Amino acid sequence: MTQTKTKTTRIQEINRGIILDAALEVFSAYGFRGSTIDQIAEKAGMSKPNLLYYFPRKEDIYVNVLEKTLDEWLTPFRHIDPKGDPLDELAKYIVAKLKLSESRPESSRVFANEILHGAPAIGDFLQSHLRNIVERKVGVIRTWIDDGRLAPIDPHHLIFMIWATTQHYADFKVQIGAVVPDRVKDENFYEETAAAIITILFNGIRPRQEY
Amino acid sequence: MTQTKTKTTRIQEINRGIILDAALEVFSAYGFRGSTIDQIAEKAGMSKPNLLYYFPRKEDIYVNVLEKTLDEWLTPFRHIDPKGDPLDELAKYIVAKLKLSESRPESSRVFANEILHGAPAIGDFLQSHLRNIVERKVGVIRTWIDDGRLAPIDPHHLIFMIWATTQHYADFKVQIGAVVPDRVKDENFYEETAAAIITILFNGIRPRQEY
DNA sequence: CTACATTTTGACCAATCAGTCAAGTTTTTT
DNA sequence: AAAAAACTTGACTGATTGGTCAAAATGTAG
Repeated sequence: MTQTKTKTTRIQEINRGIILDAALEVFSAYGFRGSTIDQIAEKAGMSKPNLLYYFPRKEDIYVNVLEKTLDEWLTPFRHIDPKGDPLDELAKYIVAKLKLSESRPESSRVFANEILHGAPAIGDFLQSHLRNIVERKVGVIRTWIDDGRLAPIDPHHLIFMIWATTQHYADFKVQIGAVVPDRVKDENFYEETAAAIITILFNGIRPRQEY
Repeated sequence: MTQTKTKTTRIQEINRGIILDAALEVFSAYGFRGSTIDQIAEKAGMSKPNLLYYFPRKEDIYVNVLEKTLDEWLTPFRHIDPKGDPLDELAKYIVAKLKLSESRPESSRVFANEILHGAPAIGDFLQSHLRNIVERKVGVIRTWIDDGRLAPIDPHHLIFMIWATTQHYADFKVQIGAVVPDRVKDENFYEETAAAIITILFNGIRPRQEY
């Protein structure tokens, strides 16, 4: 099967990849306005006009980075299985997101920065696709509650709480590092974090009288 | 008692205030690099050289905005009372922070943006003052746990969870607005949010068999 | 090997923007 | 009311930066 019209050459594929990797790092550190094409080009090991040959405008690079990021970031959410055990599924989701926060915090930061500044590039995506998938998962959670397999809580706020908490460990890494420097150095920090969050979220902080 | 050497005139006081208010809006919308002195000057209703008469460098404006913001944002945290009822105190804290998220989201966003980009301007503050006050509150929570008035959870992660969640409603407002547009329009949205979060945090999401 | 397409780059341009300066206006002090 | 201090601004400057362009280098197909 010959490629009908997609004339993406081998070199193009490689270089686009290199550029997007470099751009992710730069954008996550300095934001859109704070990053320069020169910085990205240098990190990608090519000249600025060459980079612009692949992505004609700065915004094109940014949008491409965001798209990759969004997909990566949403994957664990999509994987929440309606047929699984509620607490298991949510625990798995939390662990997966925290693992992402550890391995690819830049990705999360680019996304956070975009939202923080009003989502100028992905507002439409949020209102259509994201809203859609959230509603589906809210439905799943509602079913779980109706079946008595989850306490009767507000599904939207539960999702927001999990998002907020897991993102926090990627986006506010510097703050956490400043507040508990010893603990973050521990190589099990993220596992301990997952365990602590899951415990709080599942059981609450109200003391249990029984025992 | 005469002012010994602080020659802050009436006009200075007024104009500094106007500038910082304008700067908060601009910085929160576009970030440090994304904001221009012209923008701030225009919003403040004065010429750029005039603004620079009060704050000689762009960074001076930014640092001043951050300082005000930090203080405002930390006040409810300081008010957590060791002598109060644990659940009451934490509920009050959550409500206060959510109220701030509603009334002054710009403030939260400037802070979030600063952390996101590595806290170049307030790294020292985090490592000294913030770390300190957190350790004090961690001590309070530990005492509550030891006295059996709180479930045995990890105090640091509890604090992070509350921070993350409450900040989320200010910083990710756009995302929340996109996902649940109808609910945010409700004038009681923040009260409902506070109630939902407190319920989840206090009781957890594990279904209660008893009854 | 030849012709054609793709990739790469040095030199350049126009716009933006932080910050200066000198000259004016207003307010405060005496 | 006069002098001094504080405040305000139009016009400018130098540095940065997104993006262009034409020409050179490299890769590829026949």
